[in-house]
Amino acid sequence: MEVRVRYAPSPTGLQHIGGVRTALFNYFFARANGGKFLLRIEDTDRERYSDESLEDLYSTLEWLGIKWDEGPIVGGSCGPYVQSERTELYREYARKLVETGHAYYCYCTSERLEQLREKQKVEKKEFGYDRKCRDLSEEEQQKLRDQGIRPVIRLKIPLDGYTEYEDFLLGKMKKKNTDVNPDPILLKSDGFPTYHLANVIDDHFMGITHILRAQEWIPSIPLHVILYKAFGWEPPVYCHLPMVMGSDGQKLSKRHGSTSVRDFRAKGYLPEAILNYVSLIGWSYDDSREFFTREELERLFTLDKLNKAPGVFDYKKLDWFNGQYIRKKSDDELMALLIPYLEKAGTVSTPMTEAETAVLKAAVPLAKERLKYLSDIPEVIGFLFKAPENYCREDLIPKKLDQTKTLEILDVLSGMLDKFITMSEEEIEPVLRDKCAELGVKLGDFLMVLRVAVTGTRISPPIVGSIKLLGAEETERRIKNTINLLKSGDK
RNA sequence: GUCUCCUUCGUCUAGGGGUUAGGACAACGGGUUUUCAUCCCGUCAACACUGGUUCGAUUCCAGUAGGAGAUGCCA
Repeated sequence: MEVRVRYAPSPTGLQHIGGVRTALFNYFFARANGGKFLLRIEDTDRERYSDESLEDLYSTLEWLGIKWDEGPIVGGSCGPYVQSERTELYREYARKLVETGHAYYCYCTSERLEQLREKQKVEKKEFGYDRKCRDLSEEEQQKLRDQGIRPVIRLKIPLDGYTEYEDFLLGKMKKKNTDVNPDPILLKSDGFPTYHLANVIDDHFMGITHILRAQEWIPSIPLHVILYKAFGWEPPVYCHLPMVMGSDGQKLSKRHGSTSVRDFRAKGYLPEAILNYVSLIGWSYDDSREFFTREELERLFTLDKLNKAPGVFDYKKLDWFNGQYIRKKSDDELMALLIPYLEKAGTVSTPMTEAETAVLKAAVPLAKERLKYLSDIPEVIGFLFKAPENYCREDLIPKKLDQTKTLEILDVLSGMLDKFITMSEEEIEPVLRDKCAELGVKLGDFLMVLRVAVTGTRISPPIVGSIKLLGAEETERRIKNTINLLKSGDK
């Protein structure tokens, strides 16, 4: 039997780490088994729906390189793949359930339900609907309809007995029907289905064979199984994925930091890093390997390496992966990725001039090892495009030296700038060491004076290489400027 | 309140009746270096607890504790 799985998000917010992890695992599982991966839009909550969320979903999946075999945009034989376009189907099947005695109309208002919950909370009684409308006669119903009340349709959960079900990860489970959510709503009064109804109907008609979703859905498995039975359908294989938590052990959310992929993307995380790291939450390959490309995961992913315990999302490890992937990029690839960040920061003009392009191209190898995020780039190489505005005396004058000595060093440097350009780094080093010996200063101090004069800070890419990019003329200007500022006593 | 799931270093995890309980991130220390970063080396660090089964349990079983999730006309 062909494996058919789906990712069925609700476009009510930005795609976040947890959702993407579910999408990824479904996608990998389909690929690894030569099956189909479907995308379905569960937009039955009209209150919370937003176009922005839907666009974010598409762009996130595209960015990660996840293509769906059937779904919106690409189509397929089980369409439409957007639930709001399938409402007639849900209504029809909800009615069928009423006709067969598996469901009933409920006329309780939201207000009554709210009061009921409130009361149950105070009295510390069991929560849930009290099944008031479960056995309403036709006359009673007609009366309520005459009052203009638009009913919902609720599923009849058996009042006794057990429901047995199985989860690939968790094994066989059995639940008393009295412990199942009493008579959940299937069709809302606005005519839209709830998750439970739409999900079961769509999974059935779309031929879904395996349901991989987060463990927060465990409590509704019996409910779904009861629904499948009511329809006379065979439920798919369930596999509930461990949840993704924040550092405090609670469900990952905004208060733990960025969780939307869009935020990570804006900050300069690479899709490879996100995909690789996220795949390792709740899944592992063996006892040592943890680098995987998307293509590799499409081959290697298996359900039996899933972990049952929830996993904490570790931002630091993600950062580490991102650094690793940045360093794996070719210079040209990295440069293309960096340009938008430089343009946005105003470090270069938009579009870049030829001169800027040339400088950047040469600067990428210098910056590569210093980037944690792509967005770090303006800070790392900004000085190549713009002279520093001021100098901090403390940074400029080495600890054991004074202003006079610093000025002397600057003077010596400005007299030998051509060597920085013409000689290779290997050639110039002994020359610099000789000069330091002459001056009686350490090479580190000597170059630190130069570094601060040229870049404005004590932290920068290798200074010799930087000067080669800057050119002797510009370097000279910056040194002269530093000398003047130092002499005038300004900071 | 009720129901359900989970439990190996701080974090992600490997392992599994007999192991020096392995790896990675982090942290800390050291080395390379021209600052930072990279890179390299090292150190610290875990089987929640209590019973049972067994010659032997971190591994199997039960209970306890702790954590999490669900309990919506949200998904």
